[in-house]
This record gives sequence, C-alpha cells and structure tokens, in this order.
Amino acid sequence: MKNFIGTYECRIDDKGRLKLPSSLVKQMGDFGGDSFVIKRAVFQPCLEVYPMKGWEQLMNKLNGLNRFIKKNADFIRMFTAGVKIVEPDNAGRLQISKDLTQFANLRKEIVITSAGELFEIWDKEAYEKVIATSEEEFEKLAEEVMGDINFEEEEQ
Amino acid sequence: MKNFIGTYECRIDDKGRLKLPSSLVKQMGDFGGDSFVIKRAVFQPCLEVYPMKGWEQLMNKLNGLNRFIKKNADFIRMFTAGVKIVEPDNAGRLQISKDLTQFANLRKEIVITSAGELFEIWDKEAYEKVIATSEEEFEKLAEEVMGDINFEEEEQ
DNA sequence: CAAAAAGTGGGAAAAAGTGGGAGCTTTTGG
DNA sequence: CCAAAAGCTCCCACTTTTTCCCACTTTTTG
Repeated sequence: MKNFIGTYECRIDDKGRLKLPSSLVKQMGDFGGDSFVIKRAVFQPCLEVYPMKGWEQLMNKLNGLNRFIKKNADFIRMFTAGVKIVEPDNAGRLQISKDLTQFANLRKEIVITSAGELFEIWDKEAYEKVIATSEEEFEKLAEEVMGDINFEEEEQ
Repeated sequence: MKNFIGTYECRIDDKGRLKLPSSLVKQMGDFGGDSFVIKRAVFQPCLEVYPMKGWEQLMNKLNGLNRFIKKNADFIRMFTAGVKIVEPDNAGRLQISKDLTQFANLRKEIVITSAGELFEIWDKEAYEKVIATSEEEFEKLAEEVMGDINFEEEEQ
C-alpha cells in the first residue's frame, strides 16, 4: 500500500474550496481513481481523507464486527457519521462542506498532514497547538508508543 | 546503513536555496536516489534531512501502529510534523520551504551537522549557542548515554 | 599559474495558486 | 406547490511562485 508523505500549508477560498498542494495531488494520482472519502476524525477536531480503496478496506474490517452487539453497532454508526465522497476539481481543489468546515473549525489557513494511507486537514492554529507539546510529554509518548519496536532488524 | 560524516558551514541565498557542501553531496550520492525528506526536529529549532530509503523504513514501522489508539495517532502526527520531500538541483542546492525556514529560524549563515543516517540544518548562531551551553552537560550526558554500551562486539 | 571544481546569482519558462462568473441543483419558507 | 435564495460545479482567465538552466566569480589543486 502506498503512503502519503508530507505536511503542507494551504488555504481555503471564500467559496469553501481547499486548494491541495500540487505535490499531494500528484501523490493522490498514485492511489488510482479520483474519489476520496472525507470524514470527521475520531480523536481530534480535524478531518480525515481516505483514498476510496483504503476506505473500502477499512469498512470491510468494520463490517466484520457483529452488529448484534450494541457497542459495535453504536461504534459503526458514530464512526461513519458525516462521511462524504469528494473529488478534486481540475484545479486540484476539494470542496469542503459546511458542516465539516465547522466541525474542524477551519478558517483560512490550513495545514494538511499526511502519514500513511490517509491525510488530515487542520486549521493551522489548532494544528500548531497540538504539535507544540512539551518535551517531556513527547518523550513519554515516544517511549510508550515506540518502546517495544525493535530497530535492529536485518537490512534488506 | 551508511552514515553521514562531518560538520559544515554554508549559506542560503536570497531565493531560499541552501548550497550543500560538495563533500556532503558526494556522500548523499551513496544513499541511492536523489530524494530526501526534510522535517522539523522535535526537540530543537533545527531541521533534519533523511535519505528517502531510511525514511521509508522508519515510516513502515510507524504505519504498523494502530491508529484507533489515540496515543499512536498523536505520536505519528507529532513525529511527522513539517515533513517535505526535497531533492538537490544540479548545482547541489536544496530549496528550503518558507515555513521550515521560519521554524528553524534560518538566516544567511548555516551549519550542517551530521548525525548518523540523517543530518541536521541549523542557523549558525543558534547552533553555536546550543553547543556552548551544552558543553558542561556533555560529560554527564556522555556517561548516561554511552556508559553501558559494550564496545567489544564483533565487526561485520 | 592554469585548469578544474565549487559556489553564486539571476532571468525566463512553466507550474501552481487564486478568483470569479454562469448555469444547474437543492433547500427553505410562505 | 411555487418562488426565492443559497449552494455547488464546471469553466475560464489572471497573478504569483517555483523550477530549470545558464553564466559568472571564487577557491582549490596539481
């Protein structure tokens, strides 16, 4: 599976169109198809954009959950709330609907950050705030998250 | 994995292009491919440059993390803050984007210092300052970090 | 000292980014 | 159920930025 690389600064015009950085547009081409799924993120006030193929894989996993268990049904409903299909226009812009704009508190200045099979859309101010955690906090986080990963594996 | 060696002084021109010392350019050639990843360092106001291959290996590890755990998502976002893809032009210069220049406070005089599989880009003034202040702590740090390492392992 | 390599600077073409209008669709309110 | 308003799409045209290339100066090397 290909991955997106990079964080970019960009802006939304008065019509609510988000100009994607051309580098990202190029990368999107590699995913096959112009269609993407945009939705509210679960943990943060930002939006997530999935290439359609990746989204379908994710949904397949969710569909494996037993819906007769209430928690599962509730989760699926909430997870897929506010999902929309979008495709960039021929100038490489995404139309962001009003409710999503509002959810993520998007104003003019936007940050797009990509890591892996999806990318996130942030209001710049909110993004900088989330990134600017203290050193100790990040160290703790890094240890917790990465502490078990073995870096000394074989080279290829 | 090959390593970068050396500390260099160089400068940025009016267009924001960083001329890499030719010695470094030669070393970069050994990493295969012209593409590099440049990003904000987490703890210091400087930039880090990774050869693409090394970066991809690192990201493969991160992409194995489960994003439905908030800590993981947060860590990935922080770690990949300010990532951009760059490649040197045929005069051996790197175009440094505006936001990164601003983040690292880069002016005219630059110091490049290599640290293993990546190298760091510093504003000269900031670099001198960090080196000066950390000299006293260096002894202590050296013991803490390197004290337990066994130097008598086998060569490969 | 001459020749080659390294470092600088700038201009022109191409690409990226921005803005807005016209027409169609959907929503809203009476 | 109709009319007005708002929203969305698709285009086209203009401005700004970036990229690529070439040429010149400075430094190094034999």
